[in-house]
Amino acid sequence: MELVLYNTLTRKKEVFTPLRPDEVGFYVCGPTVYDLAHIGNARPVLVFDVLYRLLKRHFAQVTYVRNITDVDDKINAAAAEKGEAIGELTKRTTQAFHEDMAALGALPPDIEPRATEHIAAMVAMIARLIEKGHAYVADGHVLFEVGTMPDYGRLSGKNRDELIAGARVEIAPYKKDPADFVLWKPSDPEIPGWESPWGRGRPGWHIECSTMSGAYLGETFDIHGGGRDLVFPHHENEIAQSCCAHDGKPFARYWVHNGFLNVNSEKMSKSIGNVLTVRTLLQQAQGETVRFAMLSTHYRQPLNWSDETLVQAKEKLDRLYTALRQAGDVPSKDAAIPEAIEAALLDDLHTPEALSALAGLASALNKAETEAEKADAKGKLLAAGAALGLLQQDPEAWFRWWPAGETQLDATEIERLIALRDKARMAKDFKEADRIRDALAAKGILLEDRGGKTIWRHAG
RNA sequence: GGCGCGGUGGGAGAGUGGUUAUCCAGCAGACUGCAAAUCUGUGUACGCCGGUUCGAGUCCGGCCCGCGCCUCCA
Repeated sequence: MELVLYNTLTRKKEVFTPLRPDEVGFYVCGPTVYDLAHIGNARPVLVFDVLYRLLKRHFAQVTYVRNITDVDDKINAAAAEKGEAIGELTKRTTQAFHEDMAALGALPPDIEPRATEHIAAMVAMIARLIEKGHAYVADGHVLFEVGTMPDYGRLSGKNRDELIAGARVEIAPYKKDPADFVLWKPSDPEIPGWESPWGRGRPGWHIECSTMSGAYLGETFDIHGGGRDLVFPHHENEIAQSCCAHDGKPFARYWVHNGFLNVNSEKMSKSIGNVLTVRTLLQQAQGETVRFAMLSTHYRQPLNWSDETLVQAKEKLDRLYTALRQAGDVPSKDAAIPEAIEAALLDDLHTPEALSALAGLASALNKAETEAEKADAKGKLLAAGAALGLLQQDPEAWFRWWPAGETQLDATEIERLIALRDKARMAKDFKEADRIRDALAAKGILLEDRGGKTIWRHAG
């Protein structure tokens, strides 16, 4: 089976072949650590987590690099606003990011470089660009001269004239050409800065990714991922910097971009006030539910997050875990990832189709009659879930999860009431039995009488 | 203005020429003391108008609507 990916560079699906056989280098633009991660930050992390897991299954050596941007004017602004030291803010935010992504079941990348640890390499790359005539110093800034790169605009499908015509932002007077972008800018004493041949300053936005991807994956590498909105200018400029610094050698070979996420059909933004942080969602639902919801739309499609999104994801996972729970005492037989699931994922990460196949596997498990059939079906469902980073927890734990802030009912108390109800049922006192069941239901505890045994779950 | 994306049944969301997507919700049945869960069956769809074709949600053209990007937002 071949992996097919939609390559933004060519605007079509292409069979993925790594530069070196069995070895894949994979770079994803990570977060700027100035605030808690919101669900828009979570989408690329989860999409590329699925890709990472898939690559690991098909290639012997995969190197996944995802950076942490810890120098940025938004960070400076947030620190000033909160009266917090910049180092504290980035440390705290990075840690929160790690916790949140772990809660969503995302594997950590192999390498997580920080921009501030690579300043020297950035300075070296900028110096090289100046030396090769692709950058110039003006008014304390170093700017990349877009006109020196004939191919500029290929990724985003833009040409310089259009860029200038559409420019919304005032053009800095020191630029030779309005499309030129900053590689290095001067820092006032109160904000972070590093010594450089052009004075104390800080890097522009794009140079860090060019530097860090090059440092860990080489000048030319396989896959570069990120959100759609990064295509221009960020990724376009990364290409310009890297190609020009590396004498025209190709940069990333496959560009993979995830679509945007809207909240109630609107763009998520602070001014609308509809920014949903991962942390908030984790109060309402398990990380796995958020993950499932996120994967239920194809990664290139826009994902509309509404009040229904989590509810529906929960219902679907309930069904899957119900099937596993009912086969709880059946040992699962080790199985390969079912063909339908893997084929869907290999086809440009078609997670909705994979999720649909998951539902089919759950039905098969529900319908299995013999122990052998059940063990087989259970093994397949678990293997399929693992491929997507789902279904790995104990079904009992899944059904006993409580949202934050809700008063938990003690498990032994629930068991005690169930025993009382059983006693009443035995005595055919159904009125009392139903009273107990209704009382529990009012507290969110749903009972199921299965095969002479009563089990419970929290409606969540 | 330029470039690009999308409009599928009550809801979510697949499907790129002919065959049930799937799941939730609804309805009916089986099971159950009654439920729940599960199983079985079932209704509702392809923005609009043309065209190509034996046949189009699926290809082509036009139109309407929504959305994204166009210098630092994933």
